[in-house]
Amino acid sequence: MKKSRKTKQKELIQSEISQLTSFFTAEELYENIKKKDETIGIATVYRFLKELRKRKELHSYICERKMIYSHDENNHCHFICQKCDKITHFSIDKIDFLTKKLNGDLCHFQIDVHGICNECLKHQKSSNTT
Amino acid sequence: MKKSRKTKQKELIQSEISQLTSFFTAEELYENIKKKDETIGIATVYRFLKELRKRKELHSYICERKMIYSHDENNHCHFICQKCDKITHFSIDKIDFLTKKLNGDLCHFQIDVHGICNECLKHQKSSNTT
DNA sequence: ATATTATTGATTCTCATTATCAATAAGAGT
DNA sequence: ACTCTTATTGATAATGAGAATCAATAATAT
Repeated sequence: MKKSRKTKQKELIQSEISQLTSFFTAEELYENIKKKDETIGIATVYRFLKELRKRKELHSYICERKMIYSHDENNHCHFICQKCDKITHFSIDKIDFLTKKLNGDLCHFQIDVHGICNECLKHQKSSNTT
Repeated sequence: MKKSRKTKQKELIQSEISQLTSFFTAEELYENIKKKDETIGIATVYRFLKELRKRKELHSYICERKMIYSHDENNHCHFICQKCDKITHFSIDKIDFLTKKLNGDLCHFQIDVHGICNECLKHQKSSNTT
């Protein structure tokens, strides 16, 4: 059991994470961190992110092949637009429809809805008037 | 617009796909195909799979970083065991809880439930009696 | 101040999938 | 049946997100 050491890199990453309020990817976090310290390696970020996950201080899940980190363990719902690839987060409250379907104990779940977002629907309509 | 040509590779892949009734990954399909033709390249399989997707003759979605192929465009629900990584498919019928949440037009959705499957729960219990 | 060892940053590796490319083969025209 | 054109193949390199490796560096206990 090796004891953890305080380093300026870890402190920087920690402070940048606490600044991020909702969801973020490792890449996004890294971009923010590099503005403060150009020399920090991405491996250090991934490493610390993994440590936080192990310590349950940060939660994560996979969406569209990318790991997404969040402060809370809530369930995650996404609307992924097939036109513009924009991902919008939303949450649902009732999960009774789910629990009775399962042959196991639920820990958390994730719903990914694919479709066309209102933004793209608008553009579609306006381009149809030609 | 280049015209498609019939090849024995495509015919083999097509016939193996039609043999698979539910969900499958490219790797699983490739394993089946190699039993019939040892020389076929995996690139050919991926290529044809992509073509079928483009022609909407096969549907696909991403689960746990892997592309999963299916014959129908139905919505896909998975129970992913955090212990044994086994994925079980199930389906839900009512989606009213979803539609009213969306700011866009729904095409299809996917629900991934993470938890401990009954199999692993059983083992957990039996190992607790020591 | 020094020894120990956790941590770093650069780099390599992994895994699933896609892109590249020279060699092959399908199908059209003769 | 025999060319000719070009779609297709299989091998291999490239990709992207993340993990593993490893020598150099820096925290901490002594």
